[in-house]
Amino acid sequence: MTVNSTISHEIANVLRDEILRQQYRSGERLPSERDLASRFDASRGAVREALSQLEQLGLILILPGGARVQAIESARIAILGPLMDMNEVPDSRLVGQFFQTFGVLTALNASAAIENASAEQLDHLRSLLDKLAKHAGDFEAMQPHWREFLQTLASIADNLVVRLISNDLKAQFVEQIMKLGIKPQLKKQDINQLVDSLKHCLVTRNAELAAATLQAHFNQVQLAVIDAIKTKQASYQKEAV
Amino acid sequence: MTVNSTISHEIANVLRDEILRQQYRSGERLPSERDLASRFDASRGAVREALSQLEQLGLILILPGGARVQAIESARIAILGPLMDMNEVPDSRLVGQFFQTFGVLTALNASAAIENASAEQLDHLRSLLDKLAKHAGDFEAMQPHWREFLQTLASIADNLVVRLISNDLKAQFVEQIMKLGIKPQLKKQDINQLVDSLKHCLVTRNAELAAATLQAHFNQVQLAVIDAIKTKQASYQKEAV
DNA sequence: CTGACCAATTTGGTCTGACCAATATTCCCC
DNA sequence: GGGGAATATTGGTCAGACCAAATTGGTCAG
Repeated sequence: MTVNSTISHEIANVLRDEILRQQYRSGERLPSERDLASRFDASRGAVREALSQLEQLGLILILPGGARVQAIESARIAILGPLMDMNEVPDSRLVGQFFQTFGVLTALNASAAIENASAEQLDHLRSLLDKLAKHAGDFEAMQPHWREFLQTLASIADNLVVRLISNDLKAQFVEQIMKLGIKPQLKKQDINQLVDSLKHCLVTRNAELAAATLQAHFNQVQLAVIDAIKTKQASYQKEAV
Repeated sequence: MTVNSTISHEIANVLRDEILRQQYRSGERLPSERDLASRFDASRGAVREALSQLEQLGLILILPGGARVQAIESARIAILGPLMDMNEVPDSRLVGQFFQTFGVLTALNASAAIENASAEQLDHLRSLLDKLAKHAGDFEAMQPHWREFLQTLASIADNLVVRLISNDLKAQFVEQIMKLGIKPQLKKQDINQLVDSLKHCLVTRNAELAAATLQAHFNQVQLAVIDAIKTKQASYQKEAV
């Protein structure tokens, strides 16, 4: 993400977190711009820019008379990152939902890709899978190839809606999870099986099976990540004692 | 959506559309804030607020030295609405992608809902389906019940990620499609079949089948809507002659 | 001619103080 | 107690100013 080194971004971040922590009731009025300006020891202009950003996030509604706080559920995806980043260990439930969602979107992409792909593109996908299989044992080494595969899939599927959603989701989650050094343990044999199955789907142009396979894989990843998070959480709690 | 009656919103809208129309190359520098201010005959503050919004949309990157235009593919979902609204008739391909995506997300919701639901909740869902069935013939009359059903499904599934995405998507598409008065033609018997199948899934708690059923339904809707759009497009072209 | 370096200019970031119109609030009168 | 007018508050906008960082352009050495 951008460095957000400006005052207005900082103000926006603080207010965003306060709203996400439910420090304001939904519908409640935010302090006036002038009050906020004096609180943050900033100019009204800076505060207004910050509020403008929060409005884009769907967190507040600015109207003459005062800015009103909105329910989190009506916000934009972009709040997921900060929401997850609020505790030192991310909420495993949220992470699980992320992987599930990412899974169905990827499955949709794969399905469309297989249906649309040219013979060369299928070949290319297959070669990417081969590369992937070489690193089946090492999660980190596999990562870039996995990403390339998914990206190629996406570019063939050419679904702008899914692409934008995925961008957002990735921006919100992947970065955070990586930052925390969470490394899901995936069995080598599972990866190999996944690759084999996908290759088979490519050959037979079986879009449906590919979708199901990927979705199942993401379910595995989900469980592995949640597991890794719980471990991390336990270690934090031990530290706290 | 909000009324966007402010100057800064107007500026943001104009610039957004210009960027979406590819009037700037990706990476190109936007005119300076001072230039934009004089162009729109507004103050620099208003322009800065507008740019701040565009930055939140992922359309530009503001940094000392100048604001740079980003590729559309790296923007946020919130641009889909304006993107679709740019031509008098929406791009049927985009609309198709929307329904596909919305379909898999709804399917995911349904699957989770059926797995988590209490007996009362299942009953409630069933009663909603009954109400739905009563209006199977009339698309418009069915709409509110359909929405209530989906909403209940979502609240039971309680998946924040899907919820936020759906919010965004709905905000982008549903409004536009309704505004255009596009009414997909759905066969009464298809609706009845859908309802029956879903009820069966509720009884047997068959999450997988429910997901598949819903996804299939959305595919039908997708085709119907695209059909309606093409009809509208044809009428527009006739008008133009 | 090329490339490195330095100065002038441009640009974003921020502040101050001001005015308007619309909304909230308060107070007074019925 | 209720209704309506006067007042205070709030967001929207503007103008003008200063700073630091980035861009630009020119100069000069190689």
